[in-house]
Amino acid sequence: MTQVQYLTRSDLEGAQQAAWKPKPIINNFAVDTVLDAEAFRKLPILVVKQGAIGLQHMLGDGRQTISVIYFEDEVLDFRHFGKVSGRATCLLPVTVKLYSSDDYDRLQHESTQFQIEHATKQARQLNYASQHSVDLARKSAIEKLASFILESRKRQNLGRGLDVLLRLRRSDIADYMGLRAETLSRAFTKLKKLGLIACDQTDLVHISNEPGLRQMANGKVNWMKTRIQ
Amino acid sequence: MTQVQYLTRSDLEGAQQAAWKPKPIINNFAVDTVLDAEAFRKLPILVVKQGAIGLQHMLGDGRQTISVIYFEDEVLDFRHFGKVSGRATCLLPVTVKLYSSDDYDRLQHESTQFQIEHATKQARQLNYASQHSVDLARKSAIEKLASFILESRKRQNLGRGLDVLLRLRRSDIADYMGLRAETLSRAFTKLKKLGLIACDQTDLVHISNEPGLRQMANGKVNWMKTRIQ
DNA sequence: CGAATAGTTGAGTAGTCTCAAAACAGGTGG
DNA sequence: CCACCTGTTTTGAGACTACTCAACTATTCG
Repeated sequence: MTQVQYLTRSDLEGAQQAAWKPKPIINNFAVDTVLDAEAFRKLPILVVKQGAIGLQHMLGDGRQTISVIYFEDEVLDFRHFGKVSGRATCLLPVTVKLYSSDDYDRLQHESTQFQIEHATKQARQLNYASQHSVDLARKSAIEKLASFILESRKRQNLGRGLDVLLRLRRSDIADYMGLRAETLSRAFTKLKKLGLIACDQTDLVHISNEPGLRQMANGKVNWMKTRIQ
Repeated sequence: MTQVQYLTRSDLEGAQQAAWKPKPIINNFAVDTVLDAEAFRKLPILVVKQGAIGLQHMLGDGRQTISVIYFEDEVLDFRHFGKVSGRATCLLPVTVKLYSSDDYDRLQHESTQFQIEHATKQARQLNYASQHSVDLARKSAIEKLASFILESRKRQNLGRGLDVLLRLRRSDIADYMGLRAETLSRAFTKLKKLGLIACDQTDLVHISNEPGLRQMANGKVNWMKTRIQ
């Protein structure tokens, strides 16, 4: 009796799952497009499929910051956005999948697999934010840049690859790392002169000395004493 | 007699809920206790009931940072902690409720109310982290302190109250705001001289000029020109 | 080609860090 | 009660980093 019930219920659930599936709504946005929360009231959940979306903030006198960046496969949920959360801006040409609140909740509810993945992504996002706070808090410009290069590699799933595409503009990287573009530029030349990285193009960075770069990022190198002239 | 009463009450609660309810395990920790993830393998979810837990990070040469602080009613989930996530340290005497992975998941699964609350808390945590990045990125010491005071008020649910208990030690506040304790101290005296705050004790800050403090926090005041001597 | 945007380089300044010492608070024991 | 200790906060003077503003180079695009 209980067995029959169990099987039947299970079958029904399976049938329901298979029968229902939200058709993903795909959208593209050009660089510098501002994604207004109001415009996404009906489809407030964005899953980035290509490109990058950044949360831009501006202080009263014009100082700019990018607090969080959403890269591929990361989820931006407009439902939980307060007024202080800044504005979402496309830092690259962006492709997103859009979900309505109901659809996304239903996906989560019907598939534990999906729910687990979502929870993991949420937690990862908080980890990135936490690490980013560490980068911003007490690191020097050159250490910040080293950290950024390594973070970029990690978030692009490049594994142990030594060639990292930065993709973002210098000014956006600077905003993200809490620096001025000029200071960032100087940090690039310093890393190059120290032989930790090499770059021919502006976009592509080759990591010449990975342990060195990692130590630099973690503040284990007193680079002042490794004199640069 | 007392036993009968207890059992009856317990049964009622059980019946009201979902016939199942995990007994919360409560624990206390002294200041500066380090909560090792390994020790919480069986009960990896901590809900802070009193005090504050901070994620401490240390750079190679000893520079310290606190990236995230968990205050009352916030959830620290050791399951999603990477190696880089720093160590969890009690910044105040702490009381926590502990949950096992199964219990917490079950609570979420059986009560949509609980699930919504959890999701909201997660999102709020990310918002705090995002705002914190903004504070760290480009703000001056005095602006950082103004931001911290307002953040403290907000997270203590003081509403429009003008008296804020900072509770944390100066050195922890400094670590959190990416400053040295000395610089923080100087920022305090500057805010006092500007008449934005007043404090008799070290712990208690009275906001004397709230709009002014808020403008300071948002970088709308060129406080250099409001000369301090 | 000229206009516009993006990135680099240079000189001077403002603000934070460093290190050292002094003031302050809280608890202990004589 | 005071002297003493430990730990925290404040104050001071000098060094150094990152910012500002300006000019310059490189690249893109009509």
